[in-house]
Amino acid sequence: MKISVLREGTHCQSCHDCTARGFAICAALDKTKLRELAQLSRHVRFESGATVFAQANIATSFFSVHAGTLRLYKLLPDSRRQIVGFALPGDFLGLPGLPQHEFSADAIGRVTLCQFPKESFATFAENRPQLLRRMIELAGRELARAQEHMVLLGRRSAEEKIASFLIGWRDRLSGIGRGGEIMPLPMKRLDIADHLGLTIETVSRTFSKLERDGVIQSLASGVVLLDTPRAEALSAGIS
Amino acid sequence: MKISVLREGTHCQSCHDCTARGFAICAALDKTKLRELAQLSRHVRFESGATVFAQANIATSFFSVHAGTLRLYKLLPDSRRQIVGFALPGDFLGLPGLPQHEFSADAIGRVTLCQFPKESFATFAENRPQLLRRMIELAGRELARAQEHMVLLGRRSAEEKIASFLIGWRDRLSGIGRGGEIMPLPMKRLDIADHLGLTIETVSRTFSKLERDGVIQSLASGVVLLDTPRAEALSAGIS
DNA sequence: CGCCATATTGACAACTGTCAACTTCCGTGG
DNA sequence: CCACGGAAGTTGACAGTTGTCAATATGGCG
Repeated sequence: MKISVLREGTHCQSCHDCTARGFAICAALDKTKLRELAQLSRHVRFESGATVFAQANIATSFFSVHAGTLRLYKLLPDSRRQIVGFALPGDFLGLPGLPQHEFSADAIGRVTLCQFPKESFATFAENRPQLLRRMIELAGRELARAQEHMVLLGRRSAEEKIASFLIGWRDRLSGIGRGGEIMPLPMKRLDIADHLGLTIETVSRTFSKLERDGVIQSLASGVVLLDTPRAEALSAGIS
Repeated sequence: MKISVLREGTHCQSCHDCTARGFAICAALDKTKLRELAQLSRHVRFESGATVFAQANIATSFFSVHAGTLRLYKLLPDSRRQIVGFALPGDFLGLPGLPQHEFSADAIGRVTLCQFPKESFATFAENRPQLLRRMIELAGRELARAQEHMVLLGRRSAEEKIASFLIGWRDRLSGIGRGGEIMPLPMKRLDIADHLGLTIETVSRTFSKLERDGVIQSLASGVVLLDTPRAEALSAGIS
């Protein structure tokens, strides 16, 4: 577990042309409030592998992902790991009401975040129903994703898990305007395994099987869905 | 899947001595607002096995559990089932922002709920930061539970799953003032299996093993934890 | 070119699932 | 009051998916 490498940044100057603006917490705000919120935040950057925060640490900041991918995970005492999700641009990290972080987060590749001191953010949000409603919306979406993932973890075969993961990843990428023929997978096999409740070997074997069956094509730069209907059927649990 | 049996109720008259008051959404409200909210709600009752709402149905109401237990679950097309959680008194069902129910809910034993029409509740909450913050708090707690459950589903053995479930259930019961030597388990073995990603046979065998090992005692009325430290160790993933 | 992390593949083991029989528990009704 | 019947739970034998261990291949980067 690498120590976090944090580059101090400046206050956000240019929220109005932020690439994550449309999906992020700040989508709820008008120009004036956006500028006020920007006063509270600063941009921080983490290099690949750096830990942004660790489970059970006191949470002193909230974050909004600006660019890059993070893995969010929980560890058991014997070092078994469950990745509870991957965070992408627009995702909000941290929940008011809970004093500690519920999971650890580290950067997969270079990541930039908007950092909000917890106290000042809470004060700012306290009497802004628009922002509070936006937080409820994001939390609700996150909860729905978590519940869908429970179905995957509890009730699906390895092949369905991989197909489901790929379809879900495709949908998330296209949701933030990053859709495309070839789909980058910034995380490693071990991350995928720890996300899907599998081992790295089973992940590898299953990718190989899907490729043999002509469902996907594995490239260094990512994965191509060759037989999307088949992948979607597996993902939905049909067959 | 039984058709829901709904008994029409009256507007809540007596929120001030509601047994779920302390844990529910309404804990955030003062006397005046509580009375206003009560005007929007009514009590409804469901008999054992009744479906309160079904996944993908348009959500027209929110609910706050007043008494009883519900199972919240998602189904795959081939009828595999994942129970994403059990709802107890104080739990809030439904999320503003999502048009449809994300899961189905049915009563385990008799259940009573406070029902809020979605529209009027949303309007009521819209400009009440106290209530909005309370919703964020409850959603956050739910999300934390979901993430903890992902660890269970993805990374734990059958024995750890059962121990973890029992410890978690004990804690939830004591959190609503229902702690006690013998711990009622209103749900059936099949429900537990579908919650933990196991089969009914594995659940049964694991209960038997825990009983043989002197960790628990199974009674018709519930379960007694005989060796709590051992159960907690299994639950934490130690050993 | 060579090293190290990552990924793939194979052989085998183990945990959990499947199928089936049997038991227990209750509520119903003769 | 006891007998019956169905639902729920338990247990056993066996199978299969996935995990474990180990060897090999690949790929990025100095």
